[in-house]
Amino acid sequence: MEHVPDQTINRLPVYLRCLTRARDQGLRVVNSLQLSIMVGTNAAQVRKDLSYLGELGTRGIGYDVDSLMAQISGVLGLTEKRRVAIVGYGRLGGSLLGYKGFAERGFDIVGIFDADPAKAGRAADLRGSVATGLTVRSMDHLEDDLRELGVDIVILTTPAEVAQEVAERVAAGGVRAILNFAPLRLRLPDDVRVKEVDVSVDLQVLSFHLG
Amino acid sequence: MEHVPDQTINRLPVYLRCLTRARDQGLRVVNSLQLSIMVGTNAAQVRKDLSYLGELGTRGIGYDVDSLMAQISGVLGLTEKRRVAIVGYGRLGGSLLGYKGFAERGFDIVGIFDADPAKAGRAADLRGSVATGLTVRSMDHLEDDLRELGVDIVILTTPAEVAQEVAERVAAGGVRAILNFAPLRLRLPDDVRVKEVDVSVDLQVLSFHLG
DNA sequence: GTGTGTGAATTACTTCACAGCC
DNA sequence: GGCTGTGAAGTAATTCACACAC
Repeated sequence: MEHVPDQTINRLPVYLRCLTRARDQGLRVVNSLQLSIMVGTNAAQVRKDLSYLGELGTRGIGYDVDSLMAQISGVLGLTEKRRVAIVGYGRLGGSLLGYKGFAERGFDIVGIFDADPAKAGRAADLRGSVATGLTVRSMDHLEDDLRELGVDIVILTTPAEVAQEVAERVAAGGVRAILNFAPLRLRLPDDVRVKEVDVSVDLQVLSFHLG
Repeated sequence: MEHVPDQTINRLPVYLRCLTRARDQGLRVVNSLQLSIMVGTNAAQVRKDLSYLGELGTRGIGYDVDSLMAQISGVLGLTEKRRVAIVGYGRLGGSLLGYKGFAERGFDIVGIFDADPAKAGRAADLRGSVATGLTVRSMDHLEDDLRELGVDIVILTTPAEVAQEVAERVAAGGVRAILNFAPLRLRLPDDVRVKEVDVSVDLQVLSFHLG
């Protein structure tokens, strides 16, 4: 596994999702064409992508679903659980906390932070849903708390105005990966990986294609 | 404006966002280097991107902020308001409804749909916030309602199990662009543009880079 | 025969570097 | 002098096409 292209990395989680569905449907083996239809590309792309991870298939047969899933999970670092904190507990933070897909994919929400003193100290419950067992923390000791909790990834959902400042504190807390929902580009040291999520950007791209 | 690369299109909304901030700071003119720092690329990239839209700058000077914003808005089709409907009014749908960034960028939420009879007919209010003036519609007449409302883009936030079926009805309602939050790939006719948003995919990509 | 793995060919995107205009 | 616009050069990603393993 010399060097895997970025675009291939972006597709690996999608392969994983499709493989999960294939397995749930009772499939034990898939070939590149079947997979390509599920993910919406072509067979050559699938074979090339997977070949970066090693010789995972069997010629004349295809790919064993279980072992392929294990391989991809390994490459993505999902074999051990990742520790995630949500920083900014507004509507969006709350809706992310309630998303079941995280736990299923090995992401454990281990901390929730909000600067609002009215929220801090209260239990972070999903209304009408199971209690999470988590308490919303104030941001007074954000750096120390993140370090103590051993957080790998922060989901940042603060207002844009404070996002840069908070992100710097997150980085100071030893966190090296941030999923940023605040609509601005964070300026952080190169060793901190940032991925931007902005629904309005996606809408604008769709708008372009409408002509 | 012959053919604009996809990647350039993806960056246009980001330029727009940075230009808005620049203008709010009182800047009337920016050059490619300044812009590149704001968006996090390099000056050559900025010039190349913008050159696809026409000769928008002035040599020796830079780009006029206002007219550049107008140009990009035009290309993205944001000069007239886009009509958006949210289909699936759960936690996520509700949190998207409350996002101020939509209206600011010319996206009007004109309809909200949910299959749950307990929600249908009730006002779609943001708890403790301004009323939206919208009523949650049942999905009984989804196709007709979408057509009647003149919806350009649907934000799909239904559970994965029904997403494909609902998406087909959305397409049948004449909608040609879907922002899909359900974690599966929709199979739709080629004339319907789909953009996937999946936070767990983004987390998995970050997880890879953690090593 | 069937379907993978992969060099080679193609296509797409980015960066360079400089002519041209203000 | 300063900065854009753009061909040309350089990289990266995708697709082709076929040898090879089962």
